Amino acid sequence: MIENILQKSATECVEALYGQHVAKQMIQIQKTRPEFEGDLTLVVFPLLRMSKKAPEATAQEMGEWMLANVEEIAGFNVIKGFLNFNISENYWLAFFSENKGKLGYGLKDTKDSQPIVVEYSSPNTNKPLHLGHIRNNLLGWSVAELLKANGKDVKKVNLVNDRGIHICKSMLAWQKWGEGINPASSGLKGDKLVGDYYVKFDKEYKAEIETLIEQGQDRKSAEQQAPLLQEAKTMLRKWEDGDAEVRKLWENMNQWVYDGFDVTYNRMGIDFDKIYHESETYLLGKSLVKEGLEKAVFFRKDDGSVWCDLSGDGLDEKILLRADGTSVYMTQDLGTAQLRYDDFKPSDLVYVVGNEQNYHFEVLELILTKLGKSWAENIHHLSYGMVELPHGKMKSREGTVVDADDLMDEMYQTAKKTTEALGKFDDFTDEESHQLYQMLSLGALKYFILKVDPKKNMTFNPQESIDFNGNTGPFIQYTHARIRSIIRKANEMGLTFSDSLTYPAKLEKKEKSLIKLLYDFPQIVDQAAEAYSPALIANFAFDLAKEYNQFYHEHIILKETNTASRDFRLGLSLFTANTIQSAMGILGIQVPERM
RNA sequence: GGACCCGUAGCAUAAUUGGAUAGUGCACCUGACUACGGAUCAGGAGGUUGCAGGUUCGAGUCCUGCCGGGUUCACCA
Repeated sequence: MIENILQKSATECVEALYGQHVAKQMIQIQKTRPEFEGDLTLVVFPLLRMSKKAPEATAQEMGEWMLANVEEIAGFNVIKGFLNFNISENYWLAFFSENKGKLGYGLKDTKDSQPIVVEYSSPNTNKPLHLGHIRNNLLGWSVAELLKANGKDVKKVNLVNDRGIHICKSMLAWQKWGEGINPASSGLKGDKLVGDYYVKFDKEYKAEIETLIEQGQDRKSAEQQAPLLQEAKTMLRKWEDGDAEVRKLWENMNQWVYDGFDVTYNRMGIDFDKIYHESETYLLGKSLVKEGLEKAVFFRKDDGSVWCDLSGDGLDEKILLRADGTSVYMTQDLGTAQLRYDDFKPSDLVYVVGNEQNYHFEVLELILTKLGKSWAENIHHLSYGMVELPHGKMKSREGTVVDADDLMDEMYQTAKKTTEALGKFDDFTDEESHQLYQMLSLGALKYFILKVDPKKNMTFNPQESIDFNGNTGPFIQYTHARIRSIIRKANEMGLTFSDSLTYPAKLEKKEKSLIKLLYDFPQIVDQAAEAYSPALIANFAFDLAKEYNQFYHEHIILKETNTASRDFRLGLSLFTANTIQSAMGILGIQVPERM
């Protein structure tokens, strides 16, 4: 890599000129900003201590030495403390001819190493998926692909939260008011149906509370003692005791939800290597709690509940078992973490979970450490920001929750309308059109969400998300389709450019900047994987598409009379299209041949 | 109240992790197809990076204090 070459030779240069050894961190090589001449820049400010000269003089001296001693350097200029190098065209062309034909350019092969486990999605089986889940699913899936692209062995894992008081609530409501309704009889998607009864429970529960308050109870005890909640709690205890009737109902209703989720997952293109269910793992959590009690890491209160005292770590006490002996969220998560470690012996455990659970994961790591699990330090909470709507947060009570299925439907309709309005492909069959609309609508949605830094909260503006112009998925898909169109025409003309080894005498500006962008791709993959950030890949894909479109408008390709230039540009076009395809692939976005 | 996170143009977002004159898109205005796809491209306008200090050759980025917003500290998950 040219950056390494420059860094190494800069070190040698400092030794030769100033007789001093420099630490690697002091040699800062970065891309030259476009408004200046050059390809790469050495920042000399940190080296002034050694040269004991002014910035300009130091840069000038070093530039001369490096020009004389480094073959790849074709020239340099100095602006203040910035030493800008021109890299020889031969270097860029050598890179180009070596890599243009590689189909998986920028993607590393999987090495034999410990796997990385990525947990994401992790839905509750009491309500359908919404916009927040969409960000989680897209992010988790893409991060997993990103790590794979960076040569890691990755296991995608889903932990389905299929038991607990919240599940009992929808079960209870269905039992009371459902009158035997099911997805087949109602025509409702299973997850939607169950979600409706969860809402029903909440409504009836609230009504009970109000009644109790009118009868003179205070709010807090009313909330505790409302008969519906008591019934739900009873049901949860029965469930934990293995009551046959409750279990049967539970299995049925969960199956409805799974069938519904599968439809949504399939459409989104989301998949998993392994699915855990908390109903199968929560007991392991309980045994860990027992272990912690024996080790005196935890303690029991008079009412029988079990706690971990974290006040020594600046946190509060954390409950691990309720007084009635049932487990809580943390109990289960301790168990599933242990199980996952035992299953895979992973080098890293990545949890894709929203930032409202930062505290939870801090506590989880801490408790596991206290239990003597040294692998707890390999837990990474990929804490992503919330998705907000232009008017504020999503609130189910106010009906502002954006349903995942509905959103995809809307995007699909927009893709259809937009394509039909342009009227380009009346020759497509219905199936081809459907495929295209699906590709474009999902491309728009995925790109819109993934282009934002995962850590940051984002605003989801339905209007903008379905826009197909500017910094959007369809813009990049369009660029890809446009290139493929050119390649098709070249093939029809019988041009055999892909083997061509002749190059134009001098690179045009846009040709060179395209090559340099392509050159960056492997490093971007590296950085993005390091940061768990598909956003960096998305930004790269956009930059590349934009750069190509500029190149395309400035230079003719197929009708170029200089055949060396023509073939070179065709090769560059194909290389670009393949790289766009790879980058978008990491985001889970397919790119069409025509659109 | 304690802990943590976030404030960049009307809106949405970048910034090579401390580097040069803070980029890009949407919206707004002006232009470009009898050359390969106009879902494109070129140009214009829009900024005291919440405020005030500090650290240094250099701060959107690090430190301190304010202002504004959010999350969390549940026998919810």
